[in-house]
Amino acid sequence: MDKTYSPTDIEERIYRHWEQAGLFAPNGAGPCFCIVIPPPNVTGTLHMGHAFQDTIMDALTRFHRMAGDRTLWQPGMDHAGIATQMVVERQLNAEGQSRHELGRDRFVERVWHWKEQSGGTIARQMRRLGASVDWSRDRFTMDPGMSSAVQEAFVRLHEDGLVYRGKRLVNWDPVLKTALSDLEVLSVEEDGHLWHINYPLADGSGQLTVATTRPETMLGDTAVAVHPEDERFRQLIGRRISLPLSGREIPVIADAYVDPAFGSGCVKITPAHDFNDYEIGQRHGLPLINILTADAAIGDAAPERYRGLDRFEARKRVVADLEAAGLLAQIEAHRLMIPRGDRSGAVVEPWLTDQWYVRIEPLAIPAVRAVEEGRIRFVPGNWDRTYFEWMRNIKDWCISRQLWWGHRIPAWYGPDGAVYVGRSEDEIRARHGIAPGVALIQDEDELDTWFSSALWPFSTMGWPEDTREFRSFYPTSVLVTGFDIIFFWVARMIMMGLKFTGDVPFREVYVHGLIRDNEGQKMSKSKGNVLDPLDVVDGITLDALVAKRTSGLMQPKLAPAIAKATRKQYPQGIAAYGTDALRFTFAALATQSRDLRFDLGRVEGYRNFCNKLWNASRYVLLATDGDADQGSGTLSLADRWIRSRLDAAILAVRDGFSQYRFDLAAQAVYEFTWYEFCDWYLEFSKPVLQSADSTADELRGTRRTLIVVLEALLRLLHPLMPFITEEIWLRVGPRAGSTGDSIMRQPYPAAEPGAADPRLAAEMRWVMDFILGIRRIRGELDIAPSLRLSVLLQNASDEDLAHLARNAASIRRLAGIAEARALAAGETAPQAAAALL
RNA sequence: GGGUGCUUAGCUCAGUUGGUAGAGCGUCGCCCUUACAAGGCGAAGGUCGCAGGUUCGAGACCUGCAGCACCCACCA
Repeated sequence: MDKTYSPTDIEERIYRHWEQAGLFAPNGAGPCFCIVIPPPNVTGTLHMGHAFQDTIMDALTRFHRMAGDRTLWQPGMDHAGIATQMVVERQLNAEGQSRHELGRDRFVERVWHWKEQSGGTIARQMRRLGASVDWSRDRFTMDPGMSSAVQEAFVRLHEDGLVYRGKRLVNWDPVLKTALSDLEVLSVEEDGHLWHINYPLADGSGQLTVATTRPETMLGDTAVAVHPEDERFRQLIGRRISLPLSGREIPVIADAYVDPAFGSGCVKITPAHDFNDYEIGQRHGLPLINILTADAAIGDAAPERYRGLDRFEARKRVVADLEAAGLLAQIEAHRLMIPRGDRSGAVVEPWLTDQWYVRIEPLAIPAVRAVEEGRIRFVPGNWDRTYFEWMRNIKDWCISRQLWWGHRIPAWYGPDGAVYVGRSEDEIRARHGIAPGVALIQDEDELDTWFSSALWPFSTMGWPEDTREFRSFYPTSVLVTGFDIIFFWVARMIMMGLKFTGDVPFREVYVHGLIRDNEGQKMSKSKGNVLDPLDVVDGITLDALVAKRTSGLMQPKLAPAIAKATRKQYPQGIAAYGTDALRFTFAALATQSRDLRFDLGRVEGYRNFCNKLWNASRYVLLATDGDADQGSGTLSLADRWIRSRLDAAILAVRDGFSQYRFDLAAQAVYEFTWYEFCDWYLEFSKPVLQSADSTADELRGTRRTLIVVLEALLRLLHPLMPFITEEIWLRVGPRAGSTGDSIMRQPYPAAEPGAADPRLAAEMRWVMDFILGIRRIRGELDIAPSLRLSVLLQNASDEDLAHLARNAASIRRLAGIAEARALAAGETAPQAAAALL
């Protein structure tokens, strides 16, 4: 073995070996264990969060595979409708083209092309991270099989009355020009104004003042509402208003929704442009006047003067016109919640359109029950409250998107406007007896990406076909995911899984925290604090890192500040720490906390740990060179002690894995390796191996222990640090009597059943404390290590003397002393430094 | 407005049925002792956010308060 651990030399070679040997496929006859990967968006590259999540899934997968389970980690990627379409559209725009110029078919072709390229990058990253997924089962959400599963699900939901088409207010993104679900709209508090506007009564007998944050929508007002009990306005209920700027007459209505204490106590009602107003409009039978176009400009239903103006331009003109007319009573500064599209950042408009919806309540009820009854368990357990909270207030899910990239909605329209839902045009013609001459036109819209994601645990297994994979691996064992997509994904998988398979999609949901930078900030391109996991693995120069962080920014003016901060934080660039160090860092980071701060210092620390393991292994190999497997020999105190400590470590690590406490597992194995195996046991082995007085049996006992403990330790560590453990194991395994060409298929260590011997532990403790006492004296008095000390025991018990006698050689060596003896009775102690034992 | 977390060593965090406070990184000494200077040996450093309560005993359990963070929500 080389003197220094060098990860780049070994990792890629080992992964190739594993993959070529087919070691990632399910194997053996044990119980099935399965994880489906949360499919990353094809369009991107893996970020730290993915690498973290992949590390956890891979550790679980390797742990279960070694424990004898028939194990599948199902890989795949997501087409990510909006996100991917935006990326490709941006590429087109950079070339001076638009998708509309290109046309739908050629645009989709282009996206496929990009998908091939981008998907390859992700697969390479996963390999570099050591992910032991079964590549032969790789899936993409738009593969033919997956698409037909999506279609099947839609058709069946429709047949059961759980999918419907409806015209109602929907969240409309006027930049992307598509509908969005509630979840894709983020409300952000922003500065705005509250405009108080005088609305004159139609008969000229007075006026009412309304307060609004959106004056331009008054062009679509169809009523003014007051609270029914509000004495100030009671006599106005039922009177008519002459709506300024439009000249239409609208009624004053009474509705308990109105809060008399807010604003002016009078609310303008615009049913076509506000969700609350829509409800009020429904209650009072008010007309809907849609004054906006798809890109949120003023449309034909508004007075001519405003048509064609963007909504914010229109707002200015409306306010100016009101002011000119003397109708603007007051302008107040006002903080309000602005809804924005999570992808485009555009202010979302409530807009009246036809969309497809999933009737969600009938699906949510059994999904809530599955968690209540413990058929699905969240880890940590508290996340079920978040789940319940959302599921019990859930609203119908808008699933149609006005996009080009995705699963086309399997609905066709006849010339009479009739809607037919089916698996294909042929099926629909056959079922409904529609003649070939009658034109059927397929719905132009695509499905929400999350609709196909919701089917992922069973669509990847071949559903709706009854496949062997489905029968073996569904329900899957555990879902590993971040809390940010519990609503988007986890809840919907549970609902769809129960609906279509009659069973839960997974038995446990391990909800991990989110990786942030070392200051607790979310990693994002615009903050310039993004780290590519492979740059930590393979290293990167400072200049290359700066270039990476400052290129392709949405706001190029941020580049200098990002460059400066990067140069300050990583003056030397980033060293090549290797995958194992990165993975161990992720494991150690995986506490139950929501925010996990990533710090390169920790990676360095765990790279050092790899180096420690590497060098300890070199020592063991050297010390056991030529030692054949001929029985265990005679075990020393230290030999028996380290074997019992190994058992304790095995228990702790297994416990950590079974409770998804990867941090505790990592800590236990780290402490055992460094503090017990290396700091103590290897040192105890030296006097035995290097003494001329040791018997052959004693030598063998210690050599066997060295190799047996190291071999087990490698297996114990393997799920977290797959590469270095394989590299070393290939040398150590045979010497420990193992056959087999990979550590991956070796059994996971199990603790010996016998209970730890307390007398053994006590004697070892005594010996260690003795040594520590001498070392402390030496440290405090600055005594050179080369100076051999003499030690006198005062008030020593018979037991002390027995301990000393049995372990004199070890103590002499590790404490650096010449001799130790008890003071005779009546002998006075000379002037000396003292330590209490 | 509703919900969920967090507050322990300079920094980042563990602390699983309540039993004399731990780790990593950082800091300070000494040491190139043939596995390892990416190291060894030793040391310093905490009234566990605040105030009550339960208990023989509380970082942990209960109540209140303060600060921080996140999620959900229709006050125009």
